[in-house]
Amino acid sequence: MNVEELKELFEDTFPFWNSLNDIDKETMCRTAHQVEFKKGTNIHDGNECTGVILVKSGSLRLYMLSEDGKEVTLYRIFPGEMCMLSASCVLDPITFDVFVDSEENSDCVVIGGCIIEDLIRRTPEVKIFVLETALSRFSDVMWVMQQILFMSMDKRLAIFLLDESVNRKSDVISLTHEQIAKYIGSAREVVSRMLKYFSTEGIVEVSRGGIKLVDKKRLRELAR
Amino acid sequence: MNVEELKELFEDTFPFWNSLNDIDKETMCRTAHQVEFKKGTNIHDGNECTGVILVKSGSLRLYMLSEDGKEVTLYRIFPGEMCMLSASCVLDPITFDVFVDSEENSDCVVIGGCIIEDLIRRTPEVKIFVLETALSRFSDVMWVMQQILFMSMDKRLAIFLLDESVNRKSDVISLTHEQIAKYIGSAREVVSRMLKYFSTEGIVEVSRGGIKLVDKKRLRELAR
DNA sequence: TCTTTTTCAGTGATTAAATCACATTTTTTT
DNA sequence: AAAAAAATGTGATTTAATCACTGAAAAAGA
Repeated sequence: MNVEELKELFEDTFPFWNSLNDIDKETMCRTAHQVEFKKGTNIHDGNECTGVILVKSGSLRLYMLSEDGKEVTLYRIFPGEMCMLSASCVLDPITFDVFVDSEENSDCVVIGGCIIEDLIRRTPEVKIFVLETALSRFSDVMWVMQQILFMSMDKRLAIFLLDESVNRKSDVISLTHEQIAKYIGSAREVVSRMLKYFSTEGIVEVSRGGIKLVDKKRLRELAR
Repeated sequence: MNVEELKELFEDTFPFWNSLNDIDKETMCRTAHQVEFKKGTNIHDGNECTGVILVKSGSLRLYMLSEDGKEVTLYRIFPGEMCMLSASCVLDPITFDVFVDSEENSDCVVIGGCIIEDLIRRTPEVKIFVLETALSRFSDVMWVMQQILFMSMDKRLAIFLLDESVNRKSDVISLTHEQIAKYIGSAREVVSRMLKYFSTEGIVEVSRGGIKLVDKKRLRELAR
């Protein structure tokens, strides 16, 4: 991908693009680098300052990790969106660490922390954009919290399956119970048992590595 | 409190104050109004646009509320700090609702949503300040989530008691079990039983409406 | 002052979910 | 085909939340 293509991409993605001077535009294009993250790899672990990650294709999963290895997914990042928390080192108000994995083979553009830091300091429009983008994820996290704190397992699983079916535009969810557990912040056994219950009720059909949604109406009732 | 005093307060509180023109300064002082919120009253419930609340004395508690009345405290706001989420209606990236109660008789200054909205639109410095203030609470919420998701009850309670003791500069915590449960996102019975266990271990002394921290060393070990 | 009411705390029983400790079954790799 | 790895099944246990009460203490009213 050449500089022209990058420029076009940034133009489409960053509302502040036109408030940058030519030198900054040039710097961004020159220093931004493209990476293809392989499925399942970790691309940010809270230690290093990875910078802003723009997703072109694939998807990223942002999650919390406990000392004993428990994961809770906070939100996911889809094409056209970007990950700001991987640049939390340049965001003073953010004092927590998150982890980011690539869910699939994902084409991304990474803009290093230093460039962003410099731009933030000098250009209010950039600062506003970065803050707004980060803040909008606060809302996603609150939704996750609402689910974990206030909803029963069957409801959470039903919501997840329906969401996932919309996302994938398919009634077949190709995920393992383990993966689902990580998404909804539960344990594998709990998901397995609940899926088994769903299947005895004829709501889904379970097979190794996949769940087929059979009775979406019932599922929607559970999700209400 | 007259306009001069308000001006001084704002000067101390808002880093953007000097980037406002005289008309805006005047408008803020004129439209901001002072309120004393009585202990225990609800001052924001997610429906109306209360606006930005600046705490002069006392403290506010910001929490989530489930349909069936369960509360989980997200964070608290102390003198000199301010509540931005009560102005979420003017913050596009915030799409969730929170509730705010006054924990004590609290002297506050309320700046209505409309004024803030207007200032945000016209003055980048204000927008940056509002976004940064809101975002910094994201970090607080993540800490709460970490506790609820990854820590056992004894650890959470120990952390809370120690924090509270630092906050109040006292080894006696004058709170009911019910209140503590709301702070740490648990149930009264659970707190009662855990406190009873702590007291059999000689870590605390419980009496109606109060807990005395006896063995803070043990408590710190539990909190680790 | 003496009720009456309200608030706060104690406690057993039950349920939900997480955790532990394995057993099976597929799939993949060698 | 055998071995290894990944995915799932399942009973037992533990933790925490919830339910359904009881009793004690404090506050309010008569």
